[in-house]
Amino acid sequence: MKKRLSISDIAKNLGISVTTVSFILNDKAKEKRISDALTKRVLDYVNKVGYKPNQLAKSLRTGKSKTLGLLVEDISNSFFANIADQIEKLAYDFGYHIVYCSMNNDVNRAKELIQLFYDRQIDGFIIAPTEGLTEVIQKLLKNNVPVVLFDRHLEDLETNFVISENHNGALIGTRFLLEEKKASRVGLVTINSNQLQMRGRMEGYMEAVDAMGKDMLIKKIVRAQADEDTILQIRDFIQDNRLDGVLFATNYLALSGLKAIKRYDLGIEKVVSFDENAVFSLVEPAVSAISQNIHEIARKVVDILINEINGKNKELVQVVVPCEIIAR
Amino acid sequence: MKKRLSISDIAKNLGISVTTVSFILNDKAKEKRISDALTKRVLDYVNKVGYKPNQLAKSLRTGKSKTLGLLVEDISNSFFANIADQIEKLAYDFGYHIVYCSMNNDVNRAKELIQLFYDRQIDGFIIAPTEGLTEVIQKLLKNNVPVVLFDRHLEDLETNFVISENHNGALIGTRFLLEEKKASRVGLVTINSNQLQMRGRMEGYMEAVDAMGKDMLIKKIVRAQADEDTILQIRDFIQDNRLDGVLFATNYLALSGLKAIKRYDLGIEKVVSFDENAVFSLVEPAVSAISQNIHEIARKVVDILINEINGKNKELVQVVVPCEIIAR
DNA sequence: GTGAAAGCGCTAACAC
DNA sequence: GTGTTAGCGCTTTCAC
Repeated sequence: MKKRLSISDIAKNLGISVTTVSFILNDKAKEKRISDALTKRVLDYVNKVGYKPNQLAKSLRTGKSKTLGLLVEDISNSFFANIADQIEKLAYDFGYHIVYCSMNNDVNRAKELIQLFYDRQIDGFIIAPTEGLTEVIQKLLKNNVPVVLFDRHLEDLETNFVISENHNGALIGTRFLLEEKKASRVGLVTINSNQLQMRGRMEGYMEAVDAMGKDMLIKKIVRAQADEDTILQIRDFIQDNRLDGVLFATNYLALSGLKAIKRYDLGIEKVVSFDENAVFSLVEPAVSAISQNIHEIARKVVDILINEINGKNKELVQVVVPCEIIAR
Repeated sequence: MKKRLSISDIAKNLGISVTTVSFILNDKAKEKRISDALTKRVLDYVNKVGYKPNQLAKSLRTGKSKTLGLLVEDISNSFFANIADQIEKLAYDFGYHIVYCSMNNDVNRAKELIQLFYDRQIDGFIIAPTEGLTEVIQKLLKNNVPVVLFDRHLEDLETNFVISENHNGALIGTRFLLEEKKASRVGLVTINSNQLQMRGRMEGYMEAVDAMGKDMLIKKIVRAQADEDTILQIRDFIQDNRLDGVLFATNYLALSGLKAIKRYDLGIEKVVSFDENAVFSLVEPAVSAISQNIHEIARKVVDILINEINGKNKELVQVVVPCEIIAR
């Protein structure tokens, strides 16, 4: 690779000192009362030769990288993809860049990634945490690294977080099935995870079912298993319990469920899922969605993190954002 | 943030020099004939206090970051999400990390990102290039930065690339509609982009249609417009031309098309799309897919890039990977 | 076998 | 107003 120009090359070529160049490049020309003429000369030259400061050296020196790390479980999940997109745009307005990482359900990878980012002097973390990350995140917090969790939080961790009103969302969704759709046997398909957002959704479901004096019918799917197994389990769940309505706790569960419904002709028509997905209006039966307010979540996440970095958060900020039902 | 331990802290605490610590940490203990006892003592201590080298300083010094940049248009597109996942896993086996960025159709952002990555001493780039990136990529090449393009390539750029057999894929897909499905009026919905992979797909379609002596019916959709507009245009295209079969050049076009078909009850049953998507088996009509060999593409991309970094590519490597049809 | 010291490119306190 | 220089944490040459 052709040797890149450094600030001292610039200084030498211009016959001035690196300090002056540095000040000018960092918009401190006025403050340091460097002459307009010189400022212009430097800027023009820098522009002409296309000099770009080495960010690595800059970060090493300043301890700031103007970069935030975003860790999600699966970036191809439409919920995470959308939120990542929003977060990136918002952070950009504050002069921050985002590097993402998809953890793909692998705790060890996730830990390594957090460590990697930390080693690279990332200024702050945005994490949709999985179980098993408690320890690493705890370590970050102990080192005063700015962190904000979203989508869920971890029970024994005192952190900033932004989550959706899961309980209430599930409550509304279930009621929608029972009252609007007049379903009488409504099941919940969720995952066998203790993640708080899943607990909230389950409790919301339970409350709604309970209030109507109906049976609670719950299936917990093993998270890591093959899609085919999931499909079969959902089929059995629906058939064995003669469900006429079903609430899926996540959009990927709904997708597996739809495959089951279609493939085995289960004839179920009343379906609600957490998280909107482009497919839900396309399929038969159409799926109503409990949609999380992605824009609001992203906005809060970025605000909180930037404030944290700037030391403006006096105490923990924990935000719960309402959901909305999209009836189909 | 609590001050992190540096290598000199370690050396000081152990009463030895930084050199020795550095050698041991970089697996040069044997080579430099450092005693086993000392090696063990250092390793144990480092482990105990949880010291991690500052990667920034390391990269600054060595000029290598063991990190690759992956730039795609839209990481929420299932094709890119899947390929990103594979690439990440493969690169990891070579000791490389991946940082992604989604360019979201914004050339300026993309340029900035490339520059940012470059400034951060990224060891190589994997890019699914959009038009307008020619210049920046040219600049990378001029600076001998290892680059490999995938999914498409840019005409006047002499680079490594890995692409699918677009022409042949479209040919097979179109033939499938004409011969297997006995469609007689088959249209192509593509985007108004000059990207080479789109040209290849169009030509494949044309060849197949031509061979059967059928009419060529092509609609180019403006890439940036609202989904609703796309839906309306596809509806009109299908209706105005009384199509009984349609080939979509990308999976997101197919998704819009499916919305049109469903919403306006177009009654079209013979549909093929480039790129597999989880939805295609769920919807009515089921969509057959011209599936790209994602695993092979990822493997080639990583191999080529690593070889390039290690100076093992004597000349440009340009690979074309066959597609496969998933009939439904 | 181990250590001293230069230097990667940058910022900023201090000097003049 | 501008320059000198220390130092961020690391690797590696050279010296002993």
